[in-house]
Amino acid sequence: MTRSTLDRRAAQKAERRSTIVDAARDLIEERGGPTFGVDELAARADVSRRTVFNHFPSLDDLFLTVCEDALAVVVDDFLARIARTPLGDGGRSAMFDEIAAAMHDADLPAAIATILRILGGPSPADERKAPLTDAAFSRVTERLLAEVLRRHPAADVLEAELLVESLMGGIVVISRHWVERTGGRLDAAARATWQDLLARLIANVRNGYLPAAP
Amino acid sequence: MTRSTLDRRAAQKAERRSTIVDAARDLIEERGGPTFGVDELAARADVSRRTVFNHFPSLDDLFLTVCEDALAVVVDDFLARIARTPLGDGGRSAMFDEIAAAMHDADLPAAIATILRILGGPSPADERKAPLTDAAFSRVTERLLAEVLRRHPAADVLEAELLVESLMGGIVVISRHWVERTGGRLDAAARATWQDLLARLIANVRNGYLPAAP
DNA sequence: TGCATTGAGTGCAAGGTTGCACCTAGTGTA
DNA sequence: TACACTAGGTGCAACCTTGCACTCAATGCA
Repeated sequence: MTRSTLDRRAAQKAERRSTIVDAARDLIEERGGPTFGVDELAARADVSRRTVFNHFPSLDDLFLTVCEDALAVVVDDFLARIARTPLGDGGRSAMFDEIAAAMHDADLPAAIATILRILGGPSPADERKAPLTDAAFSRVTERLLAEVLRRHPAADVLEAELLVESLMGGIVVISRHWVERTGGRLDAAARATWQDLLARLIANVRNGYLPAAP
Repeated sequence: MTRSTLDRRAAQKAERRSTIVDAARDLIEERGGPTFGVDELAARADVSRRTVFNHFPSLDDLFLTVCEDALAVVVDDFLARIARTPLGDGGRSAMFDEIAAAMHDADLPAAIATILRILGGPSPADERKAPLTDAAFSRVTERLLAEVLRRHPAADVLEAELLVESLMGGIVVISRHWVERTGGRLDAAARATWQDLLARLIANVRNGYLPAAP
């Protein structure tokens, strides 16, 4: 009754893949950034150098995966916060309120700092890795949208997409500003800066998305 | 500086092999004997049924390997006892004495009981497995001979072989008798029976191998 | 006796991993 | 500028594992 039908190959391949990802994460933690080569990574993962490229078309893809894995815990927390709030009526205001509240509560600065650590600091020498940040946030956006639609099956899909895109796109924008200003620090001042930026974002989106308060 | 040159393939293959052996040992422990099929073993080892036969030409070979692994600890103890005794002059008497002493001290009944458990009890239904017992003892003989020759580089090789063969062959003989009489028990009475048989063996070999005492 | 069933063992093709040779772009240096 | 060197990435053949279909011998049963 083991997973005989479910192809043991798939499980083993996934295990190899996560072995590589784990090794990369560990090395990043130790070095404070992705400052290592394929050979070193392969040796750490006890895997052939060739196998690394069999699983990931490039190192950037691997780093992106590490990013997403590291972000996953924060995203899970973020979505859990939304899930814990009572269900609204599926209207614009209900969806907006629950997302905004979760954004206030979730430790997004920590998540962003994680990305920065992975991608090499607030002022990375090579800008090639900027798209990775976008890609990481893009996955978060997808998950958030899915959660919102799950919670509000009757909601207008287009409106939900616009809302989530606006908010998450804004998060990317204010993340960059926040990194510029604070360097990704996690002290009280930096967190205050984040709250300021977040407040401006939410106010902006509310103004454009929700009807003006009477 | 990892084992890059030493072919990672060999290491991985060895690991797979020991995974299978471990699974077999565990199953034997649980069932009290090798009362399981290839499919169950493969599932337990999380390995393809085909892979089992890629590593072992038959289940008997696998059982033999489990035997040897289980025996290894006792054999190590046995050889360690010999190694701890002071080096003699390399003559017949010196070699005989140190082996005989180790045989007295080592817990051979436990080793034999282990084999019995693995091979299915003192009165196995199928006699096909009898050769496995001989094979297991044969490996022990090889190791003992190597150890003796290592300790006595100047010894006559033929005489050392004859001595070890005689003693170990005798061990096989009295093991069978011991199992017949005691069923492989490990209580005081059974151990006394073992000591009786062993004394007769050693006396026999001494009479034939060493010159009569003056 | 005839027949179905079970379990050991094999042949084979498909797919994953590995080592090696190789290509290429970027970088340091004379 | 020319050259060497490093490091990411690819092509390829060899090897290992796996699932599947198959054979064969033993056992159980009508």
